[in-house]
Amino acid sequence: MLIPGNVSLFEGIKSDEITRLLSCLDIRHRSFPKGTTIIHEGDQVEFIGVILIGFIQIVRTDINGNRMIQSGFGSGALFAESFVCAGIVQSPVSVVAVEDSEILFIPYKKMMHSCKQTCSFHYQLIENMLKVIALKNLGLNGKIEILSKRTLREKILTYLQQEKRKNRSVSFNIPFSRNELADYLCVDRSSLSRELGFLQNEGLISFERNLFTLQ
Amino acid sequence: MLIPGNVSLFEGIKSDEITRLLSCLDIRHRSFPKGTTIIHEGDQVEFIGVILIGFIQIVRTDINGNRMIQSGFGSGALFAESFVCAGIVQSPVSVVAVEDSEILFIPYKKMMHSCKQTCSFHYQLIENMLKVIALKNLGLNGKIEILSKRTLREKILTYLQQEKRKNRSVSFNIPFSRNELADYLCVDRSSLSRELGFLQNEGLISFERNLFTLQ
DNA sequence: AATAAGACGTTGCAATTGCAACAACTGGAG
DNA sequence: CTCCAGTTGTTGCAATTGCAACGTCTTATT
Repeated sequence: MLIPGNVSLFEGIKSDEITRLLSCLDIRHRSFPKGTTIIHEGDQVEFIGVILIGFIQIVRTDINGNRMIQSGFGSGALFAESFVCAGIVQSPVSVVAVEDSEILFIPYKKMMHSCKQTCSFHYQLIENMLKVIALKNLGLNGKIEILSKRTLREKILTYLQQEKRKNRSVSFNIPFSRNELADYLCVDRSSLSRELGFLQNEGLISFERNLFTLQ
Repeated sequence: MLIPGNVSLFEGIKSDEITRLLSCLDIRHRSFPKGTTIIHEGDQVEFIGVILIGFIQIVRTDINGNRMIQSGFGSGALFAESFVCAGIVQSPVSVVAVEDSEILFIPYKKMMHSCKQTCSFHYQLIENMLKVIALKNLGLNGKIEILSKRTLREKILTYLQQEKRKNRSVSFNIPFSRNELADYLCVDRSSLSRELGFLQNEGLISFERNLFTLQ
């Protein structure tokens, strides 16, 4: 099994240490073919998932029975860490592999409690976990900042300002198609196109395809 | 200095252990009169704040210079933990005391690194920290679920369903005035009142003051 | 009791937005 | 090259929503 280099949970831990970590913490490895469910809503979950290869979606069923895609993650990302770390044993969401995926399962209790004296990198692991969750937190805050805006115009501008700040440049490529951007901003695609046009006409922004410029 | 019992960061740690913890981790204690700023935007921050007494607000200045209240926290809650744990040294927000407040400052590095062999409760502290951040995460996800809805009606129903689930009862009191609820849902107060009226006329919900019923 | 302040509901109106349908353009497969 | 599917922009229309203004009710204070 090969651990890709983009797993932020393992950042700062050397690859031979990771090997030791895997056995020390009783970390399991499983493959999931495209379309299979990794976690069912309501399952008792006591491990954190690490995506080595593939892509997964977090799916939630609301009261009316509508299935809603909450988010998606690819190689290097974690899932299930929020509710496992929060001490919620029954999963509030389902996790589905939308591509053939390779997943690592880290038992939460072992991660937090075992290996106290021996492994120095164990601290690193916990610190990384904290960092990953904190970063997700900040990301969620950013999204809430966008969705809090009452007009489409403000939503767009807030999003573009965030991207501008991230990219440290007045010009930047956005990682979304128009459809995806509309989904991300939770607005209608055609309304998004219309408002983008207005903004460009008024000279507030300019764009061509996915390259945006915001002074 | 008295540590209130509702600090979830100290849950499971006995009060005499907390006393040791305070000195062991070099935790500082300060008072802030109403109206004073605890953290200025851009400050270098390397500690996590614990609110013992009082109430604070997280304030952000957007690109247009508008001050926006991002959230507020009272006794027992943490602040600054997200960006400190994420490794972001410059605070992206200001923190203001809106009441006379007593604050504890926990140095992040000491919390994560010192005291390895001696204090058993040190692990508890880190685990609690993880739990607090993970819980905030889930809260943010819940809010995003609401704000993702495109119509006011769906926002209201999603919010009420969340409250219903939390309270495990079809009838429950909401912790907001109408004004506050409108702010929380990011909609206009009068539009909220109007839509609540429609929902009640259609028999989908019923309410009186802050007591709501949702079958 | 009188007054004031705040919370909540109501309503007319204008602006925004979602929805639907269609047109222009792009890129890839055959 | 042609066809086809997917992406993006455009526009008319209806519905939703924000905004502003006002009335009622409650509560606290003097």
